[in-house]
Amino acid sequence: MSQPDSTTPSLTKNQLLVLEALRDAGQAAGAYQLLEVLRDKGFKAPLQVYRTLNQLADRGLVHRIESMNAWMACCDDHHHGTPIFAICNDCGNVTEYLDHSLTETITALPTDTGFQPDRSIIEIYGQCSACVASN
Amino acid sequence: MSQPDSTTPSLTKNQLLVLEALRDAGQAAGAYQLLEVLRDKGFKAPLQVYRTLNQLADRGLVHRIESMNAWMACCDDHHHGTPIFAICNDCGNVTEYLDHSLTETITALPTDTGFQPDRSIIEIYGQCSACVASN
DNA sequence: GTTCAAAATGTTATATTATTACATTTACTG
DNA sequence: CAGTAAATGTAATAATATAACATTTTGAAC
Repeated sequence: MSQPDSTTPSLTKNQLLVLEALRDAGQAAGAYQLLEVLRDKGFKAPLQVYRTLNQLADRGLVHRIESMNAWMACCDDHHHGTPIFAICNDCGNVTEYLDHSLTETITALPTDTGFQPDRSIIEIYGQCSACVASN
Repeated sequence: MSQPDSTTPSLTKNQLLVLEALRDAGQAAGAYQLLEVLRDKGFKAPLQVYRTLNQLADRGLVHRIESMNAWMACCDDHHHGTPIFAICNDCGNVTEYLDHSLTETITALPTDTGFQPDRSIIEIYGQCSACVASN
């Protein structure tokens, strides 16, 4: 119960709490939204959430969705490569994809200008299949 | 002088002012940063800037850089296709690129899952050539 | 050129998101 | 078990963005 689960060794108490809250949300969630949930667990201030989210993001366990000011649990603990997010205009649901070759194409793009890419952000807006179906 | 320039017909007074301020900035700029500049021209409230930026963005004359909460004048008035931004970690300079085929690859990506892409956001962080050169 | 509707504008207040600063505690390393 | 780095707690505040409502301007239809 208070045992760290096998997929996330050596996470701190706060890191486990935030990660669990985000996974429970099942979707992208804002920091203040997470704070509300985590008040039960003793969280009192935004910074506790922001700090922990950044720690988890550094480890690759959560991603920040820049265009939503929201955060999402990684689909696949600690993958490499740039995650690609598909975001539904209608229901707001976010789905994470991974595509190595695309990632490389993108990061290679400005290289001939002398720009040295490091990490990239790809967020695609549109309509998810469920919302297409229900028009 | 008060004549609208030939590349931007039918822009309103505020739209011209904001676009000019952003072009003068020569770089991505925040809304409050623009507000400071535009106080001389009679702007008094953030909403005046935000509204106008959104109008200009709808016309494709400016782009919002999501990961920076900043805005930039379009490199090439009113192009089509997804702009790609290269952002320097060191100096913060932003460069806009256009790449149609890449845009199509990206938007095609989640299609097989039933997701219908609409617009996408691509922002690449790294080191610009100038900053690479000066280490 | 008057009327109507849509778009743009002005202004105040407020909501939302994120960080600074500093004190304290916990966890890891030698 | 001492020393250091990382994590944590807490309060205050900064930075970004929008809601609500009144007014004015613009452009098309008559």
